[in-house]
Amino acid sequence: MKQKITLKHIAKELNVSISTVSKALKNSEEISRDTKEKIQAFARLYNYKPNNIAISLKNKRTKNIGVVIPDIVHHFFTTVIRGIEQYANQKEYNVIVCLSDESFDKEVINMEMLANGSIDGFIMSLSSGTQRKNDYEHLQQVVEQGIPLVLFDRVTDQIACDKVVIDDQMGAYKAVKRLLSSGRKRVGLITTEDYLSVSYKRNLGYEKALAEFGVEYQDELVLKLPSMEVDEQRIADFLKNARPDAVLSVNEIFGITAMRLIRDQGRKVPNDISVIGFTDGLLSQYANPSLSAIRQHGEEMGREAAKMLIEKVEGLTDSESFVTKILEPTLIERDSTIN
Amino acid sequence: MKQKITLKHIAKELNVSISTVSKALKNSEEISRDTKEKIQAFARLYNYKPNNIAISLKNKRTKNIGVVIPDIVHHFFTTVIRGIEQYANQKEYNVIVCLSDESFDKEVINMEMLANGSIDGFIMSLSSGTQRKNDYEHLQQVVEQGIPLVLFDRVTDQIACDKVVIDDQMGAYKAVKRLLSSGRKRVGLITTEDYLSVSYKRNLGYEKALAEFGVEYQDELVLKLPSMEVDEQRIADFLKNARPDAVLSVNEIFGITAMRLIRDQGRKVPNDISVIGFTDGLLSQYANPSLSAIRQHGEEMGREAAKMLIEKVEGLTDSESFVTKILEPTLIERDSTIN
DNA sequence: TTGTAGGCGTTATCAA
DNA sequence: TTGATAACGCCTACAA
Repeated sequence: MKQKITLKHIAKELNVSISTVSKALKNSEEISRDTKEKIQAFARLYNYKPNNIAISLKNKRTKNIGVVIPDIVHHFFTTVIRGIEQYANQKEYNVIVCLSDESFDKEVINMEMLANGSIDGFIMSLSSGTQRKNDYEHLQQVVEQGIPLVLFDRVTDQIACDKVVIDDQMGAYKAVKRLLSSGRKRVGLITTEDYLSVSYKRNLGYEKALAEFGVEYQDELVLKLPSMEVDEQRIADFLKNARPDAVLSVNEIFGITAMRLIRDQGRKVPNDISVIGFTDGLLSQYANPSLSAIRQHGEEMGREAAKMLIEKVEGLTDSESFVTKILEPTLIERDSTIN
Repeated sequence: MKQKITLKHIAKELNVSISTVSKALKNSEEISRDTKEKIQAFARLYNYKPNNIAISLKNKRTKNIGVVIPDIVHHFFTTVIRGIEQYANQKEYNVIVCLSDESFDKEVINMEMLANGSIDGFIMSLSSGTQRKNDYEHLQQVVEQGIPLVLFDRVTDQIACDKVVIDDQMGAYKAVKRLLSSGRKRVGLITTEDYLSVSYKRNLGYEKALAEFGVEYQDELVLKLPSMEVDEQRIADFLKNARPDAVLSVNEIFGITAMRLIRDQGRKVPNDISVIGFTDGLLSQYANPSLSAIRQHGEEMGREAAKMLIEKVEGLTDSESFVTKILEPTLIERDSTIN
């Protein structure tokens, strides 16, 4: 077993001092050509690579980014991670992924672990537990310690930090406007309760579009589920009782489920009911009929978050001033809507 | 901004030595009750937490696991990560995720970065680039350096290390047997070329089941695509020309796509053609009709891999002997197959 | 041109 | 009971 070699080994082997080796490997002018060549050759031969941990300790910089997300088995978060990785890798950062599992406690524990030197900064999206509890003390701590933080998608304005979001209100607005423009009269909304920041904003967009078209808001056309769990019974009842002729769903699973239940109830998508869903993941693309969707641009969001974070980490950006980058959602028209 | 506090700060503040502080915080018997209480109170007040990096350097143990996978926007890998996280978190390990993007070069670069002290061990699934190139030098290096390695799903027998796989051959066998038992005569296979270890084994299972039922293997009933990209045209041609009455697909996207094309060609699933797909992700569940699938037990695979790795890392397991854990795939019956 | 020494934050050994 | 010292691996200011 070839043990990893250190400066010390090389120094002893070649009868020079550690600092000479260090300098030689950095091609320092101070060291004679002969010595450098000898040392570099030896290092190459034994495949010397500096120890990241030692360098981190010395530099107080780990080149690691901590990413804390609620769930990884979720297309949107997964695309965000991909975006983060893209940018981070190119800047030679590694990504440590932690899952909060939608739980406040896990979010806190994970962040505390990482905050003790393991990472240079955080990129995160709040767990539903945290948003429900409305307690951001752990984020505040991190910020006060001077650890850069970028929040994405599920954010809070109670913390001053950089943020990247899509304009959720605009997304919902676009969708509902599109539905009303195509002649739909009873546009339903399947969403979650308001504590989730994104749901709240999407609900606003829904209302705004209705208002703009002079359509009165009707409670019975809005189904607010307590969580992101699919509750088929409630969705089925909603469809039957409220009799919408169009539905906007706050995520694609609700949308797909609604489409199936609509068919079960003997109505047709898109002829009888149009459906649009947030998120635009694989399900929307491959559904039958394919689901028109609000695309959230996860990869771009991830790249943007990583960029903002790394700029803060490397001090390229004023550490006291924060920006919120708002990406514009796109409406992707597929087969679940009529013109 | 509250800077992170160190032993040194505490020592200076309380006029004791660093080592006294260190011991006091570990509740050492050596230190007097008074001193301990004073120091502990102070530490609590200033929320002292030891620096992970310093501890890593000292202990030569990072409590980080490196996970290298081909792609993260992929339900199966994502469930594996979740399984890894579950086990790792509970053992207080963090997970560093790197994406090889199906590229040999990226895989090598990522591993080299992490191997320089950032992690205690690797869990990985080979990129298609690596399997195509059939070059495992980088894995060999890691192993020779004494870094524990666990391979999952896409593995190679050219490297001696722990492995976790599902029995891919068995999975395909089960599926094809099921199709033949229900009276199907022309069972097609949509797969990728053999360089992908899992495809190869699934192809074997397909052949085995045919043989067992005395059905002759026919080239025209097997479509081997060059990569995991969906090539609709080739799939459509295949369906039209080979006229299978059942299809097994090596992943769910091929399966879903086939179902749609079948319908476009005026045939019905499952009445005219049964379809079974590997992977069992969201698409299979929510497809219409829902897709019968071979479940790969990603989460369990992840937990198992993490367990094996951490046991090696912590020396609970002989570092010279390796096991391959084979999980049994499950056939999930849904609406795309008849009885 | 090369080497010494100190420090990053922690722990462990040994001395006081 | 407390403290000094060395060590983990690396870097760098300064001395030789």
